[in-house]
Amino acid sequence: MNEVRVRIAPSPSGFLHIGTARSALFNWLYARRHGGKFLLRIEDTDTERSSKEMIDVIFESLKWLGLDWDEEPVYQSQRIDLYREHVDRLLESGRAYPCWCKPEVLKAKQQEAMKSKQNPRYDRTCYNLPEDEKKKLIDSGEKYATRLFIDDGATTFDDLVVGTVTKEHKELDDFIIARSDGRAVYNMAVVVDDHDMRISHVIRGNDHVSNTFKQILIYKALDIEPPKFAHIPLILGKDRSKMSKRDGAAGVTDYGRMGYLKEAVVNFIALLGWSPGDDREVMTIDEIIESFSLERISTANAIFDTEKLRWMNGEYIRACDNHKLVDLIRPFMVESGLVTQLWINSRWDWMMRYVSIFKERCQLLPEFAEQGRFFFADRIEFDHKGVEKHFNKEGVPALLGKWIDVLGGMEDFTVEKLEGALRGLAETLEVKPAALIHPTRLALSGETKGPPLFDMMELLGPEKCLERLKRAREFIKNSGERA
RNA sequence: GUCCCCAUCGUCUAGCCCGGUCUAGGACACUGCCCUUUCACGGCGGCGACAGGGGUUCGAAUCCCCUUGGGGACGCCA
Repeated sequence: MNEVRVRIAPSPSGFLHIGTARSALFNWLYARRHGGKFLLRIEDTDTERSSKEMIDVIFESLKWLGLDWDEEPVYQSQRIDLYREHVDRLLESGRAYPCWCKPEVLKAKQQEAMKSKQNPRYDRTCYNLPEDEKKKLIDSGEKYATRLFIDDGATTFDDLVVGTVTKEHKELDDFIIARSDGRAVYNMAVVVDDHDMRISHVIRGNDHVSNTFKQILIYKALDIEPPKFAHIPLILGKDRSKMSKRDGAAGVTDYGRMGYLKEAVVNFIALLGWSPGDDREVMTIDEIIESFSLERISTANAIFDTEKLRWMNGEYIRACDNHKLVDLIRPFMVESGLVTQLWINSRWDWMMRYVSIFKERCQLLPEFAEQGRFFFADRIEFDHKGVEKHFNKEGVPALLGKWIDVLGGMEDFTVEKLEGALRGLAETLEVKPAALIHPTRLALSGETKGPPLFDMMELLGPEKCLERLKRAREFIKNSGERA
């Protein structure tokens, strides 16, 4: 079997679309699975719309996902001449011919055809021109587009995912392979590149099958062997049409910014249209590589379900080790304004404990900042319902007073000691531990929910705990007097 | 409009190629109970699908046809 060489060929539009990312992933997986090469080709022939920055975004996105490529990227903008040579070859062999038709005229004919419910096809006006007239036009230097001559018949290919697909040539056109300025058109360039790069398998979105027929026709005209094709189902947005910016995030880096882990994103998109064949879902990249195969790619399009991505992200957060997690949440902590980069660096151990008490209730990285806000706030607001439930009850201030006394005399402010102290106090006062726990939680965090109380207290430290408890006691007394 | 492709729970999917083991399995979401100081995590349950109609067959989610529904492509864009 020949070497597996696959590629991803994004056009630099300023971001790497999630659909392109998945195509890249499937190509990469295929290459890694079969010990082949994963290549990168930048389709930047549209020079006005592409720039260095946009290309860098593609590199960054691919790197972020962990999809490393094996050879120097190929830039289409640098291969214009190569394409032209092939167009000329086609022209010389008579497989393609010049067309001097004006775009306006073409458009008019198209409209007319549509009106009479005909499939709009080029009528070969220029192909049928008398030889001497063609010669005159060429000699005059009049600009012309180049069309591929399509004869009768049909084109069929065996897609590795979809199966056998056929297109009658009468549905096709003598389509243009080079513009009147001489530059080759997309389908032409792709064929030349894929052949030149010795691509063995073209794995791409299902929206390309119509291009595939055209490309195969070009391969034939050029007398070269086409690669194998595998068209993967599309990723649809909530509205069931091709995913776009309106569906939240279009670029993969957006997901990073929103607080998704790359492992989760990769795992999730791998499962869109592919499955290992058993019940595994949360899988390491090595496991995915090992079980990956084109045969197991489904034929039906898939809707991008953000809910499930969030769940999976939570799974990855929980499985993530604390040190790495601190590193990951750092930008979000800083962005929230809670702490500085420096602060985190100097209190790394504390941060490790911090993430450990929040990791099982966060699905997205920014939630570490949101949920733990009270740790850093100078003054906390008490949740209204919580005040009703836990503060405005007989004897709460007195209870808190006793608790404050106990805490004030504590030497080791540890989870075990704290728990022992609280339960001990509850017993002597003949109340349920919960009667102390709930008001304390509210006093310390302003919330009725959150991490285990004693973990919170230990992390918060004695000064803050005491201070907040006292403030809560005052708060209750004051609101009681007002009432 | 023309052509191509697709069709299992709301969503992602297993099963389909090689019909019986499918009273259709898993996951997300929703939901009940348990664990528990709250929330969450976790555990155990529940809800929930073979688009419809014809064939073929002793037997069809699985094979064939039609209908319906969905998506995509129809540029001198990529």
